[in-house]
Amino acid sequence: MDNSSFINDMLREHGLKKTRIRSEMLSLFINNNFALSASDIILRMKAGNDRVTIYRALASFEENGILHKASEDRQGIKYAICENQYPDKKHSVQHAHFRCDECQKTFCLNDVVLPNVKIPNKDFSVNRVNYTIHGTCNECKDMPR
Amino acid sequence: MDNSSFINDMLREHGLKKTRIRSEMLSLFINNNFALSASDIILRMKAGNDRVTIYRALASFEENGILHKASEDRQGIKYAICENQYPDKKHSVQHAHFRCDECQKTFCLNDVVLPNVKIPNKDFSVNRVNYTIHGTCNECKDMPR
DNA sequence: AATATAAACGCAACTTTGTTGCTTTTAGAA
DNA sequence: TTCTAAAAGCAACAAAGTTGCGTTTATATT
Repeated sequence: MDNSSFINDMLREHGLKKTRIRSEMLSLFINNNFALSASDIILRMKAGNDRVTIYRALASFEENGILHKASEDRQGIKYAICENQYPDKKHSVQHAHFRCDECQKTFCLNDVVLPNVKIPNKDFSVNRVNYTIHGTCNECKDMPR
Repeated sequence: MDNSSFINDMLREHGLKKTRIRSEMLSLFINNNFALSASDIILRMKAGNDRVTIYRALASFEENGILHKASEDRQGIKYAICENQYPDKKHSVQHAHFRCDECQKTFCLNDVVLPNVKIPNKDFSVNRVNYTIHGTCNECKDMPR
């Protein structure tokens, strides 16, 4: 589907320039319900785009609150679009993520409220919480291994 | 302090050979209350040890249940010693971790019970949970930035 | 429409983390 | 003492990400 006007707004809103690469990147995030790494993006875009450009765009999108880090491991950092980008959805600042161990996809569980956990607060001051649930997603569950 | 007999037992128990490198590695884990990556280990051991040897030892220790992955990100995989190594402590299979954003150290919160969260189980089947609390550790809190 | 400029792009080079294949050394059992 | 699997060492490679620097371009302003 065509989200071009939506994407244009999103870029303009943050004072970012509308370029082919950045528009294509954002439409990837909009059209997928799972998080994407730089390599995921390169894989899905037509070839010939410099990796550096993708990395810098991701950094810029994160700084501007368009994307957030959904998962981070040795395979790379996966980003997802922030829910507050959609005018009709509230932003879940701290939400859980689900990571499928089969396909390595990471999904945002925007509706899952993060439980508050007591930790020895004389030793640590808490900043944020990363709650990632690992398992198998529905698609892989039905797949012959 | 000297843990050599403890370390010897630990290695023998798993049918692993007692070598200089592996003993030194284990004593690092015992004498630090935070998780260590391959690079952390190399930094703390006297130079001249092959990185590959460290990586393979870490893998072997994890397979044998001596170490577990405490955190994993772009900076590397950090391992911590499993609590059930100590005869007088029970093993907390699923425990939370604390990661200091200043010094990048990861601590095992063995006493923090993992909160159980409801997720749409028609979409996902849960396997395990990663609960990592980010913030500032006590040491860095008192440090002038 | 022309122009100025900051943002974005592209290229080369580099770093860090980790892996694989293969050979040599060695701990510890027989 | 001998034997052997485990551990160590070396070379080469790969993936993810970063930095510096010069070029191009979107867009605001004239």
